[in-house]
This record gives sequence, structure tokens and C-alpha cells, in this order.
Amino acid sequence: MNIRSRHDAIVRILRRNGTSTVNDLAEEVGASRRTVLRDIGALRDQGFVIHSESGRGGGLQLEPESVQTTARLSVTEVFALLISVAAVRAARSLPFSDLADAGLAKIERTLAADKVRDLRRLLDCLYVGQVSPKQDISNIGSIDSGLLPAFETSFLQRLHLRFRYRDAKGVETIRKIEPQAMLILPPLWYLVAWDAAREGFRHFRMDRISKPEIVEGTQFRRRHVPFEDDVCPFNEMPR
Amino acid sequence: MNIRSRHDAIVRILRRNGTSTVNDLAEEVGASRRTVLRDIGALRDQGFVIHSESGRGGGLQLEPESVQTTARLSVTEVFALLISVAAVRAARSLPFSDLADAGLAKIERTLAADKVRDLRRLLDCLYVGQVSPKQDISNIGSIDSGLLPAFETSFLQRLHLRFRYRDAKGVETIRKIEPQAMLILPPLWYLVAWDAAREGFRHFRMDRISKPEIVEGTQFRRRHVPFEDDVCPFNEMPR
DNA sequence: TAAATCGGTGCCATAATTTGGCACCGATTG
DNA sequence: CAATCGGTGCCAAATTATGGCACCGATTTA
Repeated sequence: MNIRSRHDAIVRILRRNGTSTVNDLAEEVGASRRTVLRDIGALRDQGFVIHSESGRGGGLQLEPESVQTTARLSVTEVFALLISVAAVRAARSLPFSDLADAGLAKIERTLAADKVRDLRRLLDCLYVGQVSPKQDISNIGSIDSGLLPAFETSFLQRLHLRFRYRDAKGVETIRKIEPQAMLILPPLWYLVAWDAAREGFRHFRMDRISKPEIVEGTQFRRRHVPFEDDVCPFNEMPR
Repeated sequence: MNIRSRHDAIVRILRRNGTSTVNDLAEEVGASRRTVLRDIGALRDQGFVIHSESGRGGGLQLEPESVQTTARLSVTEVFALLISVAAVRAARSLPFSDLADAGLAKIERTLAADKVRDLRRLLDCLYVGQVSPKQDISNIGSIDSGLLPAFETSFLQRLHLRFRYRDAKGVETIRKIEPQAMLILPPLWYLVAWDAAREGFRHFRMDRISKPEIVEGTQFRRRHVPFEDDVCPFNEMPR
């Protein structure tokens, strides 16, 4: 009996019996009491809610969870959810993000293949960096929620993006750039883009971007963005 | 890199790239060629259809197959997602959370009635406050991911919660309390609870809580928590 | 009150599995 | 022909999983 199939077996037995003792489970799956207890721990880590009761007549009970959801989510929505989880994880507290991940993984499994491809391409543009201690967060603006769909289109189709940018002095300019990455440096969020006119990468604080619009026309190419050492792709984050 | 997460990674990479060589995969997942070939075999055993082509320009290709149309999410997972969104929204930047909300709303619509009730009761316990500027975030610990299932059970069934708490001086005590709310004050997360022994509300920083356990027995009652003015229920947050 | 049951943890030696090289095969391409 | 590229067998080493044990605390039963 494999560790993975044993986990599956335990869930099945708990669903079937309603309540089982650790010893019963151990006998049924052909493993020791200790191993089953370890398995229970692992299953709980994976998000299964298993109640337990001590004493005679006690045992383990699996909360009848797993409600089927037939939600039809758009890539944008799933991406938005992923970004939220990424941001929370980036903020060092990492709380509960593994559970959220489990849910997202399930959602991802239900997306159509082409949607998954889109999602992956979007995630490849998502980077997360370290929190800087004692960050001054007094004058952070809010981020225009219209940015995400624009970013998404630009990332996926590699089309230029034009927007208004208000710099630190409050001066507004209009930029036309090639979006390469989204960078979360809590509490700040940046769009990292190649500026063809200036022949270099530029960081744009998202709370200073407004009125984004896609520029139809030729596609730009993806570039390798030179990030600092403490920045890592979302996909490779420690969990 | 775990064997299981490596399998997941390989599937993801294949979906993203379309075609990959074994050597590319090996480098990307940080394993040897031999191991990746074994993984490919295992994935094929699990039902994944992976085409292969020899020679120059060859490689592996994952057949874009069998997309399920339904996700199975537990209340815990949806709750975890919601909390992530709440945390991001609380961090003042509020970026894209409306899109994430839209996705969650769709999910919620497909949940069974009793699950929705549970979810609402959980959300009633979620509060969000203002970010304090120039917060010192240098000594924030990580939050035990085992907390969420415990909180959830405690909130839903109104059962007492016992845990170890390490105060600011590092002294550990064991507390038994009545959880009333989860409060997100970025970057800090708190459990707000009624302490019957001390006859008052107490805030517990989540990164200082460990070994949570439900105390079966009598249910406690919900109390009105006197929050500061700048704290608002998650459900009533501006979007 | 005592005994039995039951979940849970820490520890450690041992068993099992995984891993990375290595050599080598067959197919394909230029 | 040489260079790629998937695939297999084999083996020693590294990593994990496992079982057994002692022991704790809670709960039920006699």
C-alpha cells in the first residue's frame, strides 16, 4: 500500500463508516497506528476537516465537505484570486494560503485547457519580493481595478499598453510601454515594463497608473527582467 | 522539491510550454534527467496522456485532455480564499479584489444552502481595520496554517478553543477562550476572543498562537465586540 | 476510584523508497 | 555520420516512511 493510495483509502473509509477509530483504520489499510495518525495529520494539512473524540466510543469523523461547485470562472477572476493569495503570501504572514492554494488548484483543474494556458502565462508575469521592514505606507493610493483586465490582455496578447502615470512629484505623463511583469513588494505593487522610447525597464507603481488602454497593432516580445535577488516568481514561492 | 509537487510542476510546465524536452524539465524542476523520466512514467500511469517524439526538435507533449467541469471546494477552502481577498483589501491597496469577489460570488452561488449559511457565519466573524503607517514588521512570525480549521470549527459550532500563546516577552501560557472574531490589521492578524476567566475581551496575535484545539462541550454565546471606529466588518467593506 | 479505551506526540532505529549517475539502446534529423 | 532526444537497467547513496515504544490527557465504564 502506497502512501498516496493509503491517504485516499483513509478518506474513503471515513466517508463510508462515518466514524472510525485509529486502530480500525490501521488494520484496514494494513499500516501501524502511528502511521495512520501521521496520515491523519497530513490529511488535515491538506484541508480535510477531521473531528476526533477521545475515550470509549470515540474515534475520527470526516466532516462531510466537498460541495460540488459548478462555477464558471473566467481566467480574469481566477487570476485575481491568485493575485490576492500571492499578495498575502508575499506579506510574510502566509496565513492559510496553503488552503487557498488547494482550492485554487481544484478550480484550475476544472478550467478548459486553453484557459489554463492563459492562466499559466499570466502567472509567469507575477513576481513577489520581500517585505521591507518599517515601510512608510502613509501615502499609498488605491489601485484602479480597471487595470487588471488591461494588464491581462496586454500580457496574453503582447500588445502595447498606454496609460497616464502620476510620478512622485504629482506630474502626470502618458506612457506607452511593453508590460513584462507584475511585482508585489508589499505594501506596494508595481508594473514592470520595457520602455521602448527610453530603451530600458521601468517600474510603475500601480496606484499611480490610470486610464489604461490597449494599443492595437504589432506585438512586442517577452524580455528577461533583471530582478533583485530577493524577488522570486510567484510560481516558485516557498509555501 | 517533493515528488508530488514535482509531478504537479511537470504537468504545469508541459501545459505552459506545449512541448518540452526531458532535459529542460529536469533543469526547471531541479531534478536529474533520470528522475524526470521516472516522473513521466508515473504520470502516464496516473492516466496523463503524454506524447513523445525522438530526435532533434523532439520532446514531450501533454495531450490537452479531459477537463472536468466541476470543482469540489470545501467551505474551509472558500473561506481561506475569502480571507486572502480580505487581507489584500485591508492592506488599503484594494487591487482587483472586486474581480476576485466576483469569482467568489459565483462559487458561493453554487454552494449548497447549508454551506452558504456556514460561510456567512464565518464571514460575520471577519473584521478588517486600517493599516497603521510606519508599522514595524521586523519581528512578525508566521501563522500556523492549522489555525484556520480550528477557528472555523470554533466559530461555527461555538465551541471553546484552547491554544498555546507566546506573549511579547516570549512567555508561553495556555489559554482557553471563546473566539468571537478574526481581525486583520495589516500586517498583523488577530484572534479576538472573550476570556471567561478574566471576564473580558482579549486580542491574540495569530503568529503567536500554536497548537489550537477545540474543546468539546458546552457552546458559548456570541458577543458584541467593541471595535475601534476604523475597524469594519468584512461584509461592509467599501469595494 | 480504578481500569479500559481512544486520540495524540516525541523519539529512534530500521525499512523502504527515491534519487542521481552511468552505460547503452533505438529513433530521428541535418 | 554526428548530434539530439526519449527510454531502460542497474547500483550505491540520500532521503523518507514506518513501526514500535513510552507516555500524555481526555473520556467512558464498571
